[in-house]
Order: sequence, then structure tokens, then C-alpha cells
Amino acid sequence: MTPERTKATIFDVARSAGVSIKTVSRVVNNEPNVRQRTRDKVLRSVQELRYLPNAAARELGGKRSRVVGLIYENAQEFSYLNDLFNGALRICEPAGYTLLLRPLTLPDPEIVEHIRQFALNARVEGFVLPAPLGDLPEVSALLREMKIPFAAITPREPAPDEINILCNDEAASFSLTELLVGQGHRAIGFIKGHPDHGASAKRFAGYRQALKKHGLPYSARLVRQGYFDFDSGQAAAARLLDLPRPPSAILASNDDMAAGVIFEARGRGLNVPGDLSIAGFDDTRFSSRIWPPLTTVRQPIIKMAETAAGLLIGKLDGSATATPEAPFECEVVIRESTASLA
Amino acid sequence: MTPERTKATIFDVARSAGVSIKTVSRVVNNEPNVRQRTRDKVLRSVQELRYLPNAAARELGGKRSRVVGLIYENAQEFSYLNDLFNGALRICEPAGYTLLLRPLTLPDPEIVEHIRQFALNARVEGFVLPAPLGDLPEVSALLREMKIPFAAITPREPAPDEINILCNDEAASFSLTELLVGQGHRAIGFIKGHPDHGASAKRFAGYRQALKKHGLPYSARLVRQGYFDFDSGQAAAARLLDLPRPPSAILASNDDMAAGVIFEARGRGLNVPGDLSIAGFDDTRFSSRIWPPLTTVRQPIIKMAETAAGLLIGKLDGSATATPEAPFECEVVIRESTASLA
DNA sequence: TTGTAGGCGTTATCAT
DNA sequence: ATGATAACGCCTACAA
Repeated sequence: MTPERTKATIFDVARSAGVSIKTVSRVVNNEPNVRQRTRDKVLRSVQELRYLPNAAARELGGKRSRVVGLIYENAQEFSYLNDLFNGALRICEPAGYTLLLRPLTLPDPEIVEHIRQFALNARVEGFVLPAPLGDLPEVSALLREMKIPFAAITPREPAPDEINILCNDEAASFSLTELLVGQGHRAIGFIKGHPDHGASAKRFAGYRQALKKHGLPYSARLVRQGYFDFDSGQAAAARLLDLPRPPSAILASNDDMAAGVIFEARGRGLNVPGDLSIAGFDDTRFSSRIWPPLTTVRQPIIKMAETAAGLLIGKLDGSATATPEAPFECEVVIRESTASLA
Repeated sequence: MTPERTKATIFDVARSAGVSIKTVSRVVNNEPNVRQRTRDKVLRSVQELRYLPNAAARELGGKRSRVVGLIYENAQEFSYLNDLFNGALRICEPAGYTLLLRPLTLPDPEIVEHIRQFALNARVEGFVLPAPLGDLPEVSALLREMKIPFAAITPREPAPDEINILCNDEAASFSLTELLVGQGHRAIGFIKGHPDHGASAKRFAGYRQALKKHGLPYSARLVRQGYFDFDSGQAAAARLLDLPRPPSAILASNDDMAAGVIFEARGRGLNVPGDLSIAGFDDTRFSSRIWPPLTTVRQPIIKMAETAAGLLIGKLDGSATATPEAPFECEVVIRESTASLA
């Protein structure tokens, strides 16, 4: 147990175990064609010597960097990103992969070049692409061209053989709308998300379906375009509230926009939820901490990120890999920003 | 301009430039003893062939990984972290360094072992240590023992030869307190930050100094311990507001806690700032978006992170390096959560 | 100022 | 099932 002066190499292990370095390599890399007894012997030496394969040598010899890249949009809400990082990291680390982050500021006219450079410089073997990056056709096209596998986390139509992780945005939006309908709201405003995000269309679709199911008329007047940011939410709310017959509830496609709606409502002296019910999407860090706490939808982002990274690594390692059959389940979180119509 | 089938190596460049690989190496690494003409010639070939040194080979041969690690506390407010990442990344990338992130959940009894493993596995050459990690003695001790340089971003007393980045927390807290005094507040509550953060003591000191300067009595009654999170801020506010003679203003040591104070105040039907003025620290993403928008202090985190990474890399590269003489300047941001006493 | 030889610690190839 | 040996692409010494 004396601390080794110099780090053990594969040769040290080979000598200690009485085998060749190739056998050690086989064991360390879980390759076949090693007798169980030999394998055990080698493993014992590995432990004793605290052998850790030299990543640089590994890459140089084997052409594999074991680097996974995670590209994300900079301006996003962070609790989402934090969950994403943690989920991906939790899988990459024990699997012997390095996770490299690459923030991007969108829109970026040179996005393709930026990603290409990153992939090359960092020798990225595979990408995790959270929304909205997985939604950008030029990005997936580039990665396909570079033959770099990726796992997109977004509700898109994956090409065959591509990894895609998604959750049931549409069903959640449906439930949220139904909740409001059940509370007696008949004029329900909707603020759409950024058109480049696949989730935006899904959430809108859920809203429309719920209206339809309950026999409420769809009115384009009550729908405004937003861009997932606070300001666009506030602006959209202002226009909805300026209507001759304003909605009694507003459903925003994410919490940032919902926060903007609350802000606008308060600025007009409206009581939330007394005068206006408000709901959002994402359950960000602040959703429960603004006043009133926000009714929203929580996605299992950590699990989704873990799954994305896991499937991606499986593909890189040559194991089996497939997009999961069922979408992940979202959860409606009911708080005080929504209430029954008086 | 035909896309190379296979990546160019140092040999290709050498051949193309009509020199030896060692000369190419010298040029690429900015080493001396190369004639300008030769240098230009090589540089031209490098561009033509789009030569990019193979990082793995470089590390294997040269014993340098060019990896910088950034350890951070997981539970933190993210806009802070996001700025931190972006600042550090902006410096590391063009300098040819890879930035690796390592979230940690505090308190962590095995923190030393976790960091050691990370440093070893990822072959980290130097660390950026934002608060509160730079404040933990066991962490700096470990890094000193491992002879891994680090740049701490926190108001601590750096050992000689160590890099330390800080801003004038104390002066900012002083200003904020003075602002409240100037608005006529005489009973000003203070919620301390987490005791493990160096900034907590500084901010508290600034508060006390301002009271002193303006001849206001210091009262321990009006000071509560918080832990930088929303809940502790809310709890502290509850106790302050339960006092027989509650404060007319509360200064929280960060915005998360200030948000908790606002939440508590609203829950009690208090008008902010009419009945209670509230100020925080950090200017997080939500500070301007809660109601009312929060008076707070903004730190130049991006610049601080850039400086930290830059000095660290300078040290790793063997250039000169010194902790900057003057602390970075914070900026008081006055919004609607504070107002003159009626 | 420039070049040559050797080594870094793996993985891959091909025997045995 | 196991092993010898040659890459891999660069850097460090040491020559010239």
C-alpha cells in the first residue's frame, strides 16, 4: 500500500500478473478470449497497482478519444441545463468518457462551422443535443456528414438509426389545459414557444386538442407567438390582456414566459389567480418561488439526459442501441397561480 | 483546397515546408530559435494543410494534458455558474486548453477524495475554484499537496504565489446599506450568508461599517444567519418580521435569500417596498423579474472568471503570473424593492 | 538555427 | 487463449 512513486503502466501490470501486455489490454477493455482465471489474475494486479490506463496513449494508439460533447444554448434557463449536465456526467464518468460542454449563442449564422471546429478540436466522438439544437436541421445534417453519432433530446422525428429522447409534451399540455377548463375557464389564452423548438408545436397541439375535446371554440385571437423568454411572455400577455374580452387564464409554453405574464398582470394591478390564472411549463428553480407559485409541468430531465448519454455511449462502444419506445412522462405540478373561475 | 482524406501530421507539414519535424514543432509551440523566414514558411504549410496538432500525441510525448478543471457547487444559482463557464471557456479555448467541469454537492465528507480522483482521471493540470470551493481549507491543502496550481475566485487570504480573484464585496455591501440609510431606514435587518463562503463575512462587515459611519446602533436582534438559499432567507425574514419592532428594511446576503424575504413579506400581506424595503446580492437572472424587481449588487463574474483562467493558464504555460492588485468592482443596481421610508 | 534518435503507453496486427 | 511487435504523432534530449 505504499504510494507509488510513478504511475503504473500496462507493463507493470503485465509483469505483476505474469502475462503479456496484450492480455492486460484485453482484460481492461473487456475483450473476449481471456480465460476467467487469467482475467481474475490481471484484475487483481490492476487493483494492487492502482493501474489507470493512460488516456492519451489510449487515444493515440486506439483512435478513440472517448469524448462526448454537449452543445447547449447559452441563454436558456439554467436549472434545465444543470440537470442536463448532471445527468450526462453521471453516465459519462463511470463509463470512462469525458464530457465536454460547448455553449452556443443562438441564432448563430456560423453554427455549423462552430460545431465543426469544436468537434475537430476536441475530438468529439458523439454529441448530446438538447433542444433546440437537436431541432436545427443544419446541425443534424453536419453531424451526419461528419459521421458523428448524436442523441437528440427533443420531440423530433428521428432518422432511422438515430437516438432520440423525448417526453410527452403534448399530453402534458393537454392535461394542463384540461385543468384550466375544469376550473371553469372558457377563454384560455395561449403563448406559443420559440418556433425552432420542436416542443413548441407539441405543446400547442395539446392545447388545441383539449379545447376540442371539451367543445371549446379555438380562437386565434387568444394565441400569441412567444420565444421562450420572459420579455416575449410579458409582451404577449400585454396583448392578450388588451383584448376587448381578455382571457381569464393564460397558458404559457414555458415558465420564463409565464413569469413574464405574472409580471405584466401584477403591473396592471390584476390579482393572480383571482383575476387571471396562469400556468407554464418546465418547473424551473423559480417557479415555486415567485408569487404566486406557478402551476407548471415538470420533465424528468436528469433521466432523459442519462438515457441520452447512455444510449450514445452504447453506440460508441458498439453495444446495442435504440431509441426508447415510449416517451418519458411529464408531471403536472399544481400550485397557486391557477384557480377556479369565481 | 481539397478536403484531406486523412488528417495532416507534423511530418506532412515538415515535408511541405522542407524542414524537419522538430522545426515544425518549434513553430507550433512558439519556441525560440527559428528564423523568421523559416517560421513563416512553416506557418504557411500549417494553414495549407489545416494542420492541427494531435492532442493525444502531444500529451503522451510532452507530459502536458492542457486540461483545466472547474469545480463548482451544484446547488448554486445558475446564472452565476453560466457566467463562470463562459468566462473560463472564452479563455481556455483559444489558448488550446480544455475546460472540464466537476459539479460537487456540498457538504461532501469525501470531497478531498472526489477531487483527487477527478484530478487524476482527467489529468487536470490546474483548477479554477469559485466560491465556496476556494474557501474550503481541505481543498486548497489537497491541491497544494498534489502540486496542482489553482485560481480561487473568492475573498480569501491567498498563500504567497497563489492566484486569487476577488471583488469588493465589502464596499458594495457598505454602499447598499448606505442607500437604505439614506432612504431613512434606521432599523435595517441583515441576513448573513453561508458561513463557509468568504463573501459572507465581507458583506456583513460592510453592513456594520455603514451603520457605524452613520451613527446607527448595531443590534444583533436584527441579524440572522442564512445559508444563501431561498428557504433560509424566508425563515430568517419570518423571524425578523416577528420581532416586536421589526425592521423597515432587510438586506439579504444574496438574491436567493432576498427572494425568500419577498415571498415571506407577500405572504404576510406586506407591501414591498411600501412596508418593507428589500435588497440582495448577485443580480441573478430573476432579480429583475420578480415583483418587485430587486435592488441588488452585480459582480463582473465573466471578467473574474476570464482573469482566473487567464492567470492560471499563464502559470501553467510558465509565463509570469500574479494575483491582480485591485479587487474587481461590484455595481449597485437600484430597482423597485427599496424605497424611502414614508 | 536546425535536425536525428529515442521514448511516451496504449491498441492493432498477426502469429502461435 | 495468449503473445511479440509495429504503429500512433508528438516532445525531449542531444547533435550538428
